[in-house]
Amino acid sequence: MNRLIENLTDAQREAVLHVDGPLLILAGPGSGKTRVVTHRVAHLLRHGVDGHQILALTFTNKAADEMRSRVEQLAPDSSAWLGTFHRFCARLLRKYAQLAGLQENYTIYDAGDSRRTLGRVIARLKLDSVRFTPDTIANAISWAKNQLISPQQYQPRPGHELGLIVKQVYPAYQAQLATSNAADFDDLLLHVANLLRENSEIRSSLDEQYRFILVDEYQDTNLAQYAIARALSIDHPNLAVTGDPDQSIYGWRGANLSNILEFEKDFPDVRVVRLERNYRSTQRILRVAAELIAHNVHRKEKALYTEDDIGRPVRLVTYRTQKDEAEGIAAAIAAEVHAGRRRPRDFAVFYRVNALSRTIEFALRDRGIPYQMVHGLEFFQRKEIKDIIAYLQLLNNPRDEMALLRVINTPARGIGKTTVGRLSDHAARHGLGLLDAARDARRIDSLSKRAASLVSKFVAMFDRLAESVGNPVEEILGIVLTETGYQRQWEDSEDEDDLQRLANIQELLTVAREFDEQHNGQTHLEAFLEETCLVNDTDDWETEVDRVTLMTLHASKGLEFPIVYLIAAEEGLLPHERSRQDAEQLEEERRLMFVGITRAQEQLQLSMAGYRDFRGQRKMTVPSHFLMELPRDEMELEAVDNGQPYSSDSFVAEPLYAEPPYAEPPYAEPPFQEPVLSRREPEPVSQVARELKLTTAADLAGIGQSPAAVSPDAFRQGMVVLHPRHGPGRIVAISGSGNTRKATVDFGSHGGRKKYVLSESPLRPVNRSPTEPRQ
DNA sequence: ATTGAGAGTTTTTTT
DNA sequence: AACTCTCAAT
Repeated sequence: MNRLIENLTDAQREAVLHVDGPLLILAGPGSGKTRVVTHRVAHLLRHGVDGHQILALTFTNKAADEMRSRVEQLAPDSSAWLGTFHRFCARLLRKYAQLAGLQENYTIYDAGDSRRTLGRVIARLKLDSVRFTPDTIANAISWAKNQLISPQQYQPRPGHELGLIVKQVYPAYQAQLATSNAADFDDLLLHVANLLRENSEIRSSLDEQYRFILVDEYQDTNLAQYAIARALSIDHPNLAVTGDPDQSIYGWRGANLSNILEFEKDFPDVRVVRLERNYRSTQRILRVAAELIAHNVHRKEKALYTEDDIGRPVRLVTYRTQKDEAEGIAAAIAAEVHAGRRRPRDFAVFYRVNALSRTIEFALRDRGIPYQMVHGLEFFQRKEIKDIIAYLQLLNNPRDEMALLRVINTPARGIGKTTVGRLSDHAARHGLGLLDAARDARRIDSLSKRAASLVSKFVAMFDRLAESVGNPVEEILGIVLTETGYQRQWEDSEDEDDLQRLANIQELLTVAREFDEQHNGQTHLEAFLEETCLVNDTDDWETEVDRVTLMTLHASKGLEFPIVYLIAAEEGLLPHERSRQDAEQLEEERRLMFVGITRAQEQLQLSMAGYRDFRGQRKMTVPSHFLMELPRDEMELEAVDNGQPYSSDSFVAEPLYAEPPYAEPPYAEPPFQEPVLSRREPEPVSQVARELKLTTAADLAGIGQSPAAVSPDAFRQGMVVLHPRHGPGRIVAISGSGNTRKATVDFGSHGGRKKYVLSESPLRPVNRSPTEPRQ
């Protein structure tokens, strides 16, 4: 018990010990907020509160995971529900789907799915929406949903052209989602908010169940999230929220700052705790941050102080070009690392937009500095992954038209636009789902005989796939890959990109396998799909890995690093040009910079370049006006250019950091590992991908001696294997792990299909050295 | 129906 | 620069 409150400040202790009634924790950056929150949960648990009564809502999975592991340390095996708003709503919606006009197996559309669907709807409405891009319309709809405005309620502002379009598109889009039995991200919140409003019984029973609710990053909640948290805290108003108005950076996503600014109005008897002492940064860093944020008008003033050292001056460096900037930073990092003063993981580089990561990446790679990027283009957005996932989505929810349209001709099977159009017409005329229309193919007059037969073949294949739905996800994936011919289309390719795709597919199989393991082979295709679409980029960023971190300012929230580089502090980028007109948005940009600055523990360097390449063109830059708002007496200015040709040697000769910062055992040998980007650019040609090229009979001629015993884990989906009696075959599907890993092998027209427990089978992978010539 | 060339567009941030 | 979409050729 004492452990829970020892080493806490008075303010922290007050928050931790608070039990009943509303609580507002205003927590500045680095003020030990997570610590307070997790200790508070542990405190509740130890005071007899049942874990099932605790609901902690965060915005990111990473924050939830972090919280979960820290609570676990303090109070093992609690059954408190920790997770993101979206995940919580998704779960709830499974249960009460009907009330939202959905079925339990509804599909969650990610931003891309939603965009495609919207595009289709717009096309069907035949609007001349030339004036507005689908994205603009999508944003407007999203905004409406976040304001809890239904399609029926939506009223355009008079004379607002976009509004008029949205007034037409929004209902049609929503109807399409209903037809597809699908919900987009916003719907997850919207449906639940409506559900709670319209069903007082459900509301009160959930309120009863979740006695203690905790909302993290409350400054980022939008109206829908606010309504949900509120609705669950009426009978039991034990709502604790944490947040910092100065770190609100999601206004563009509908976050409503007044939710936190007016929390005290909502709950008059709220206990307010302010955590203002910073345990993270040096005095100078904190002063720079404080002066910057003081320029915001729309804010609650908050004192920030630290008892930490004064620290080094914050550096502000002007480079000549973005390349110089990247080289300069990479060289400084390399110097520190090679001198053994720092480890790669001590550094982070932040930027406003993902596109800025490139030059930094190259510069680090040149020097062999390992880095990890919290990716821009995520794994689950890749085409081949989305294609395969679409098959799973369709299997799970046959009404999902987006998925059907995506897969019906992927890989190409001769079912083109015209055919699909005719199917759509038929479906619309007879009030059928698209898949049911496809089942009718032979009876649709407008279809050619050839088209009808191709469609029927597709439907038959789909039904065959559907038989596997009860299996482990890895196995379903295997069957999909085999039966659809998706894997085969690239197998014989020599093309780098194709091999890359195959490698990505292997990665997906690995993800599925890990999922199966976590769920003990109990299949929940639905859960798998939910998992894959609700994870975000920041989630698989790993703290333990010894690499330099590259990420956007947004992604940096909640993290801390000893040394931070914030690049491209230029007008148009920070603040971003799209925020320049609007005073509110400009303040948000300032907060974004504030967040970035306050991530730094010991050293901070802000930088800009005189020239920057933008959309292929080199342009002169203008320094961010935020830079003029910083206290110069805490800073050290440097122009690396000075009209002279830039030389990286001169930069290194004057080291950024004079004295060794800490006395950790120095880095013995700089790790010269291949820099691993997270999933953006996976390893070029993996062994796996090479093996996959082995598909023709000719390849099998080269079958050689196999190792005596082969680990079950050495087998992969699509691999060619050798059986002493049945000869060569291909692995159609594979699942399980270790000694229970099973594979279904296809021995071709003669042998048929057989299923093996790999650890007990005489199966061997076919070995062939990749350099051996093909015949 | 599929493919490829060329035009046109894009990028803020994320569940 | 890189991506998507359109249109024309096969």
